[in-house]
Amino acid sequence: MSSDPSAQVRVRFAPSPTGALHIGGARTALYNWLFARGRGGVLILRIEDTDRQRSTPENVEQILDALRWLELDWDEGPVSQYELADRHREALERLLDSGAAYRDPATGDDVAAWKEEHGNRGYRGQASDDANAAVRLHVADDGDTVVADEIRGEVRFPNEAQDDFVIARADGSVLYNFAVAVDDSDMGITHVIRGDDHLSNTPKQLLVMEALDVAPPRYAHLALLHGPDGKKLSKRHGAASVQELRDTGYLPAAVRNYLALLGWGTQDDTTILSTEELVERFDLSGVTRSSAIFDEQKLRWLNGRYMREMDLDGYTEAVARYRGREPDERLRAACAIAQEKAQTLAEVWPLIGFLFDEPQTDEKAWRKVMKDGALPLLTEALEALRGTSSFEPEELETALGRILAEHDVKPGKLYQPIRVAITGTSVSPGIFESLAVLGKERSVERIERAVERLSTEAADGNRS
RNA sequence: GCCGCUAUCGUCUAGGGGACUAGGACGCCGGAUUCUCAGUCCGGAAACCCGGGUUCGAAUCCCGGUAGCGGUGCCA
Repeated sequence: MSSDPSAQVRVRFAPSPTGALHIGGARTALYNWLFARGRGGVLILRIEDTDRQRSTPENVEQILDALRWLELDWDEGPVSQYELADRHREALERLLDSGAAYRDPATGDDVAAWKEEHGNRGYRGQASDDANAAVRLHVADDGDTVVADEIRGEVRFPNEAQDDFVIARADGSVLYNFAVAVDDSDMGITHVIRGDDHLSNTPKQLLVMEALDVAPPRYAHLALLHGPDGKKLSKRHGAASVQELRDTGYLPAAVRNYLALLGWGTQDDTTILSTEELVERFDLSGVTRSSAIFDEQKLRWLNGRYMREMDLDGYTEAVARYRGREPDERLRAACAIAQEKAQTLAEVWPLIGFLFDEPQTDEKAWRKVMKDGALPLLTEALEALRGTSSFEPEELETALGRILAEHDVKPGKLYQPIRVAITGTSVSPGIFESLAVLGKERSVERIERAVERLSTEAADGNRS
């Protein structure tokens, strides 16, 4: 029986390949993965591709790609549901033979007309020997089909309201609810963890399994995820797909942590949970019943925490991979001074790009900073910098601090002009660290250029 | 229409008859640290959908309403 506690846990993630994997699907995959990994179970990846139009190899690859990036591995599969067609046909024949299912030539309009007549009850058709008719499953007129849901408790669906639903087309190809029931049974699935949109499908699958005389798995239906506007999540909600999350510069571990918390929580309400802790603590009993809204701001914050906690090598490698370059010593040094400041991988480069390429001067920043007194201070700084021996942050602080003391000016009056001179912008890592990593030669060179431009501008200003 | 699910700060949530003056986190506001930005630290504003009922007592249990969502295809 499915309730045998000694039986090995077998779960499946069964996406239909309709495009990019959305975070809702990613969260379902994660929960299945956590559940399996926390119980020594098996995770099966099954591609629900019985709709041939929508199922392209590219779409399938996109899903596998997303799962790999999230570092969610599976133990069996990917299994193509389409390729299981023989099994489906076999099961269908059995039901036809036993009389549990029947051919019915009724069209959608016929069914609607029937319902009109019978006051919105579940449709009941007439068996026909028309070989070109679709196949429907007989549904009882009385009683309930109850889904014992791990998250929602017992949910009852009156059979009376359930149609004799179509399980196969005239050509013998089976429909979703039939294929799922057969596959879940064949694969020995013990727990079906999936989106809420399938809750109403579950009685149908249960009815199929009952007709097939196989034991059903346990079910756990997750409330759907929504966008910030409360509507069902879609493309226009920003980073709604896994690939977009990656492109935005989030870390897989942070995404896992965040996704885990969207619809699941611990009693002590812990926010930061490593993947190991997640595996250890995740349980269906902690899953929320209500739908959650995907809020990217919290993901950003969480991602920032993960970024700051990484060791320098890992950080450097992540930045390198994101930028498509090699993690060399210079990048490592650059990362060391920027790590505290970025929330996403995308935010790192704007902070350290000046160390690799000639900076583009932000004119707004220049105007704001290069005014009264900047020129003499910069000139003196240049002098001081030329006279340094080690060019280490400590030495630079001492040398430049002396200028501050002599002129009794606020640090910003000197440091901001230097910052704009060497980075082109008014935002960068610490000024001493920035100078040190840039190196004496290039620092001096860039400040020289700034002094030059400033002198010219001053001369022009006097003339007018 | 019919069937079903859901309802605590803006968001994620804790709490499941008295411990609730409803806790935490993100975000927001204010302050501190100050070379910018970020970070960090401190403080603040901010919620039990509505109406009945049960009870000495309800965010918590029950009923009704409302709202949102899902299903209702020879889609998955």
